[in-house]
Amino acid sequence: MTDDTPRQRRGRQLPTVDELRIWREFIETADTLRAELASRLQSETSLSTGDYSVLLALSEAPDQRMRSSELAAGVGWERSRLSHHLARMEKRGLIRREECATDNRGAEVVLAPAGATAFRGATVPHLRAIRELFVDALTPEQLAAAGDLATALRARLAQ
Amino acid sequence: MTDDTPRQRRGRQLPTVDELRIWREFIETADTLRAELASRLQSETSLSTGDYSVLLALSEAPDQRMRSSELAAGVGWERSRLSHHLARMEKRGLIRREECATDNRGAEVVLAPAGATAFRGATVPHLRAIRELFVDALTPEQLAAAGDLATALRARLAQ
DNA sequence: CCCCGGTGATTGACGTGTCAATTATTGGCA
DNA sequence: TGCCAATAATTGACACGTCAATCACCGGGG
Repeated sequence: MTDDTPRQRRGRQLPTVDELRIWREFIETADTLRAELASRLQSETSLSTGDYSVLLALSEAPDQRMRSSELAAGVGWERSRLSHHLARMEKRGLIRREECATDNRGAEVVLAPAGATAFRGATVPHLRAIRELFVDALTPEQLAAAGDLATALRARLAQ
Repeated sequence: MTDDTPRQRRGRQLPTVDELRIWREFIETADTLRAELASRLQSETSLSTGDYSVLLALSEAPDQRMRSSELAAGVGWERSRLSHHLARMEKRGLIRREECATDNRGAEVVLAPAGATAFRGATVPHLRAIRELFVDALTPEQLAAAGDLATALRARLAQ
């Protein structure tokens, strides 16, 4: 890493050239990685990573069913996004939506048989790809550093 | 980090629970970070990060103009994606498209005055946000580790 | 009891991304 | 010269994401 020039550092308001280079490499790499994972999942199983997240959450839920809001919280999405996604998944027969008995405003999302089957078939290939492209690409120290980075960045984002 | 159980490690085909947790934290954090940066840029300057990338590349090009293919390579996008994006940017008056004199198939993308103005106004807030949410959230060691991670992951992706 | 603010969820509009197909043109080669 | 595979770029269809608006229903204070 080269030294910062006085101009670059003045007031510490803007990143230096080196900092900016690391930022770009970091975010572009993370993006490429996600795109590659998504593309493999899609071509091997006809599921998107969004589908996978939803099916994972439903699979782990008691009775394979969840209130829409819980599901949104579980996968960390806005409700509107989930609603659109569920509409597409329902059209493909992966999930069903039912009225909620205890709250007439609410909806329950139920894992459909086709969804369960698709999820079972997707798990191993997907986890294998994560190992290949992420875990095995890093030394144990780098893997630990990745967790460390995530924690530090998340702390700042949460402020 | 807890020890791996024999089951989790057998054959080293699938990630362990700990590896998977780090993966999720890493990719979700990177995603949240990008979303936050995009959201700030959008609300402060009415530019998307895609707009910003295109305007940055054009600003640095001689005569503020580039062949469509060069531009695609410069920002690392597929040509189709660029084509769609340029159509939207042209509609907003940020860029213009002209025929290429030396190759009738080709198109030249030209930075329009409105695009130059928008880009000038966006640079400082955007770089400030990158410093705040990324650079300043990390120790120097963590920042170096981020660059290191990107290099290792990119090497695997390039295979 | 009724009103009304808050909540669960959906919808519509629009920007963004990918894939496959298409159009127009180029350049090399028989 | 004339053919044709490769190339530049666009297009259409569709999945995905966000924002703001909307609808229906809940529940508590007058």
